[in-house]
Amino acid sequence: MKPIAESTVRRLSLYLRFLEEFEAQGQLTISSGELAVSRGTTSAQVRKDLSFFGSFGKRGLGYDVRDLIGSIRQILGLHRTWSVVIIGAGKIGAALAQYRGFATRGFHVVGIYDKDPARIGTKLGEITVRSDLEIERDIERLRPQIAVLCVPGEVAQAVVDRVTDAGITAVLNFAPAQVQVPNGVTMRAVNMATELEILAFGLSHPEELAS
Amino acid sequence: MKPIAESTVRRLSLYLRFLEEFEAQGQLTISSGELAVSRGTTSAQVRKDLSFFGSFGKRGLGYDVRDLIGSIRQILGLHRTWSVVIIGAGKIGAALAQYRGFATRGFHVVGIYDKDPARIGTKLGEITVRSDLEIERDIERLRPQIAVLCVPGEVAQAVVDRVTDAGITAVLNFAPAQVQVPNGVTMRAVNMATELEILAFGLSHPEELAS
DNA sequence: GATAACTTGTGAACGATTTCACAAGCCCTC
DNA sequence: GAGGGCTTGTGAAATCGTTCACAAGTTATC
Repeated sequence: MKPIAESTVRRLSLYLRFLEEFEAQGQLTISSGELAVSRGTTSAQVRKDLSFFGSFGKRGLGYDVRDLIGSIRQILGLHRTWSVVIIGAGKIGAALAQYRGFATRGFHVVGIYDKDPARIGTKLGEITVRSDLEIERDIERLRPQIAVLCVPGEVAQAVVDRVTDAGITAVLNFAPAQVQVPNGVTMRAVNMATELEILAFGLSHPEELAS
Repeated sequence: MKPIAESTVRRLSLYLRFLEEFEAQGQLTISSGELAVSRGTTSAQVRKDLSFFGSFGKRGLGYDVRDLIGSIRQILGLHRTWSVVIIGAGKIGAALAQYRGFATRGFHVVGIYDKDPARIGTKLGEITVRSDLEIERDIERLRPQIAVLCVPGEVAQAVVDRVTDAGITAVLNFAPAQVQVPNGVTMRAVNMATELEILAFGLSHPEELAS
């Protein structure tokens, strides 16, 4: 299979969300055009995105909503559950630990860790904050695939080194720092300040930011 | 000026972060190559990104760190302050209201609003949660440029309509819903679940996600 | 002041992604 | 079962973003 662009994967995730809404409304079938307008793209884009993985529609008819939901979940790897550990139980870590959007998509938070004794032992929803000293033991025991980093920027690199050494192969980084990961580990970074700065650029340069 | 790609703006924001670190360490001058390695891109990319906005370096020497910081801040529109309102004082809204990364870059949170009477009146750092009924009046009075949406997906569209009607021209959407904005309003969305799903895709299809 | 060692700025080449455009397939009606 | 109206799947074309490669500018050294 040829490499798939990240932009394609991101759109598939959005299509899935819309399909679920359409399903909830009882719609049985949908065309690429309908899926496209709900998301500001074109019908050709929708069809091309799907075509990398097979053909899921019926010419003349469109796509069966339930089938396509199943197919996209399969493509994205959501037909199974993934285990997630959250490192850092500050404001953002705590918010993510209780975020329902994860559980409903098969991402199970199996542990949340902090260094601060005042936080250790507190309950966040279903789960109790544990000492950061237990990170390695728990990763080896529970074998989570994904670590979500919600620690201060200064310690981000050290924490990434620890979790990747312990066997984590995917990292979602909310810490405001650029970190390096070893080969074989995927990392994605979400930086709130950068998002605001892109907005500020758009406000400062009307008409000049490519949409 | 020709349209600037979002990827360019995003990199400028990252360059700025590194430059500030270099400045803190007392480094006076930097080459495009040094800036590139710290961020996993190439020196040509750095120079091209900057070239859209002018020439900031000296051939043979590189860039003056302080000057370049100033220039990038100017380009991004960070030479002034921006006023931000946060709508929704749940976990994520509360976390963002207290996030220091905003204030240090000139983004001032001038209001946070919620519908839930239990939250109205509580203090989050410096700022007190106000009733969502005051959103319109405050926007007209304080003239914030940016709204950050941290409300449940079901009400996201309604809230966006309210703030854009009141005069907001840029929206950062953390709500897990696709929303439409009128012409002339910029919107960016950050979706935690989508980020995890991209990671899951990578874990499910080793070697197939274009890096 | 000539030479060497660097580094920028940028047109041109390249590669990747999106859009176009149309043949092929499906359903419905007559 | 033939024809009309849709809609998919997909090569080809167009657009967009990144990388290459080199002329031109700067400093240091002799």
